[in-house]
Amino acid sequence: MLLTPEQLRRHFQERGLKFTSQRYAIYRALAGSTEHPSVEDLYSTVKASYPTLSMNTVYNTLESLKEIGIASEISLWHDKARFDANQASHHHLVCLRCKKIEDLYDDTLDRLALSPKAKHRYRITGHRVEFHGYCSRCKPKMNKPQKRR
Amino acid sequence: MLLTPEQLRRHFQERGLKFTSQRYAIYRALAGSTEHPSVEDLYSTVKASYPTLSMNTVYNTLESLKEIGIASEISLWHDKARFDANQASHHHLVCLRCKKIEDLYDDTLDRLALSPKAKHRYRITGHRVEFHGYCSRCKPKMNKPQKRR
DNA sequence: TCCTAAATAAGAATAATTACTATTTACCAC
DNA sequence: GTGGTAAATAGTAATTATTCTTATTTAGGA
Ligand SMILES: [Mn+2]
Ligand SMILES: [Mn+2]
Ligand SMILES: [Zn+2]
Ligand SMILES: [Zn+2]
Repeated sequence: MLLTPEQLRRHFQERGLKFTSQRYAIYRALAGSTEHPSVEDLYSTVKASYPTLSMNTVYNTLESLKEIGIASEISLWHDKARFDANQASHHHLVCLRCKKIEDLYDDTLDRLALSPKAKHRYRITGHRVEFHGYCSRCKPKMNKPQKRR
Repeated sequence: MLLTPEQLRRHFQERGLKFTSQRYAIYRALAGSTEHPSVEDLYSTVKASYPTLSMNTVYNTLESLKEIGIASEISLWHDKARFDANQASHHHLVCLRCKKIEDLYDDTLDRLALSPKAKHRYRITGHRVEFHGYCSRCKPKMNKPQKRR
């Protein structure tokens, strides 16, 4: 499961990215955890063996790992909070580029439930489904990232 | 759909909260939009009619509206980014209090798809399902909010 | 071994959110 | 209606997460 340094090096080099020991250490910290760590978590962990590590390197490495496709960001919405007064049961269709959010009504999605075996772990209060993609305006520019608003 | 001032006043007073004209204006701005606005969006909109409005009041009002149950925050994860190196298709079980994230494997969830009518609006690249609730440690303290880490 | 572009580290800048405090106001009791 | 009081507001400062800037170091190719 955990990639060896040489395997990871290959991934980086295929994308024209350089392979560094910091990058491997950060990868190892992320892949070795089931905690879905934050940047700060990874920084603290890796800092122990790389005392001069900077936050910037962690952010930078995570971007690269995402690009390569061996890590992902769970939190689509960490940039700013978004609110909704529509309390009807519904879900969302989200544009990854312009952050537009459209409502999505679908009974099947409303009725999803946890499998019985998983159910007793948590006291569930709800669920959400988000479909991600590119809206009609953004489809043509999928690869040109948009600046912050 | 849009609550009248008197209806909204009732909601506030049932919870022992005071009803103010700012609060109604913010509610109106939120409920009158389909854009899933950010705090900044609401601030700008309402500021036009309340030139002395402060951000604080917008945050404060949104908290109250959430408490009352007539608005919700779409973005669970806006506080800080969280990462995952597990690229196997899976979903998440999230504790609303301690922010713990557990993996959830479920074929049914993996296979969700948009209804054909919705499908052509977006170029869909994926979807996620998040179940929310309280983990076993947090169940007993559901009402005692946790301080930031 | 050398060159060069990319990565790193350190720190500054920005953006979103939260905290603090003086003033104002909603609402309750009279 | 008037007054008292706790809560809400406005204005500002502080904090936190993220992004940017720049000088220095280094990976990887020639
Ligand atoms: Mn919605
Ligand atoms: Mn996961
Ligand atoms: Zn878009
Ligand atoms: Zn918990």
